[in-house]
Amino acid sequence: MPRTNAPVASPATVVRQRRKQARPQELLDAALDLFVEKGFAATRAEEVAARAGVSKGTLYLYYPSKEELLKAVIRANLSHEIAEGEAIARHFEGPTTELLPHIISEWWRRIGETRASGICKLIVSEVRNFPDIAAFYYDEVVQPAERLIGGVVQRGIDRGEFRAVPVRETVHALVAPLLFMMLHKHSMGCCQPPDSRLDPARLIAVQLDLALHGLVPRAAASGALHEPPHERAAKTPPKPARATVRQTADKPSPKAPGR
Amino acid sequence: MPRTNAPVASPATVVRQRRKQARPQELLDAALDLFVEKGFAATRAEEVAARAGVSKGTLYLYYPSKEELLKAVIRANLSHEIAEGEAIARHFEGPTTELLPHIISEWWRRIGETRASGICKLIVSEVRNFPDIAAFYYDEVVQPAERLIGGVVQRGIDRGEFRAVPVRETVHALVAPLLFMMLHKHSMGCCQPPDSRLDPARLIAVQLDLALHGLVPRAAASGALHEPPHERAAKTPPKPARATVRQTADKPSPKAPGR
DNA sequence: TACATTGCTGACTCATCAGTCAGTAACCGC
DNA sequence: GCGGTTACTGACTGATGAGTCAGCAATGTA
Repeated sequence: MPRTNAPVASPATVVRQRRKQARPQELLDAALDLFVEKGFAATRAEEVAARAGVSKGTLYLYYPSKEELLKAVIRANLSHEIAEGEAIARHFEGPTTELLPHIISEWWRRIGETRASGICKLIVSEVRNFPDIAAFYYDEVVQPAERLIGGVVQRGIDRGEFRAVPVRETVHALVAPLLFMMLHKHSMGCCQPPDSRLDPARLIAVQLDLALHGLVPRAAASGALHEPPHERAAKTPPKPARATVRQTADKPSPKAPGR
Repeated sequence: MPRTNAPVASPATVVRQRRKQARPQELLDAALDLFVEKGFAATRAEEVAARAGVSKGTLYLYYPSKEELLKAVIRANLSHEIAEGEAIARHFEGPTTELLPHIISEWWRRIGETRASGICKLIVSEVRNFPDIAAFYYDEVVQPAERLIGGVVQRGIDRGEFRAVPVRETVHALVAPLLFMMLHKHSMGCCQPPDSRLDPARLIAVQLDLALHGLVPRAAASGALHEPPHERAAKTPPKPARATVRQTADKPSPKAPGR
């Protein structure tokens, strides 16, 4: 780490930096990581500060309390992604059987794979303790997301590409595996040996394949599914990826991860 | 607060009961509720004791530490349900398109609707802090459950009732909406007005409909789906639809055993 | 009734941690 | 350089909560 200028020769001299602009974001990032990892209550304010490279006092210069820090963390991660998703959906020209996989894989790429995915666990764990978080999260994230995916499903139905399924429930059936992956990634996933972990890409591919086969009207037959690039992975028989069906299911148990 | 040492007619005299047998379970129940509601770290040992109707000291007579209490809570809820599911699956004679909905709705009825569903949130929130919990939860719950559902999917494939989908990923796509509902019920669900809440029965019905349509080979056409009672619900138009899971699901909730 | 056993209590100890604030060092303008 | 301003520090305080234990009361036994 870059030392600024060591005026005195004290070996324990700490490098002090003054970077008012960057602090808030650094603190938010540190807080997000720790809150997701350990939970809000189990994370000490001093830890957050330390991870952000400052002292506890500094944290309190930027956020009046630990609870406000939590709210700021969540607010800061209320991604604008959804708005972008809306835009993508609005301007998309092709068939809905392509739009849906496109939206979903973008979601995974922009949220599922980033540190923002942790917010999901944070919300699940903490909403009940902070009811006002629930309100704005619902308004700012849940509803817009439902509207986005719901709009796509509706588009498919309107254009005769999908069966007339009930939209709201279908949205949840579509989205649940993604949320599940996001949660898994930050909970059980961390405790498993890498080789027995889920492969998100594969899971998403298979799930999309399944969902599209379930959505497209039987009458339309296989012609309707033009095999978009996104789902090629899991298209037909299971051979593509390393694991074949059988062994994936009943591996002889890699057995306990640690300790 | 009630004073004990007043052998006289103190009106606030507490009825002291000595019920060694019942204590452990009472404490586990109280702990489960509170840990699920507030999180492990945010729950005070004294609260658990109070909800179980005893003093803090008593709690520590039965469990050596708060952490051991947590482990006991989880261990006690490692349902034997999965073993029963295995039995059901083994003895089932009909088509897999009926077996799958049957297993899934039983799961919801026996776990999703009971207080055991909270374990799911507890695990998600706490595994990373207690790695040894991860190990036994994975061995005792995750793997058996995967094997159970995976077996059903494989059965469908073997009998030619399902397409040759990759089993492990399909299992996750099938199970994710259930887990999602279980989590939702104990997090965001608690913060929403009752009328905007998800209806688990409907969600499950729609999801099953979708999944079955996705699993059954196109060639087999609609003939293969003999419209089992289970999915009649969401068949076509979004109409009211109420699933078989119906009555089981939206009971007005007996509500917590009171504080 | 007297005594023994045992289930239970809650005031206490001690460690931990959120939040404070007097002080210090970095930077700026002169 | 020099004084003023600002970003930051970390020892301190007070509150909270995990875990203990001496004592008490319910029940059993004679």
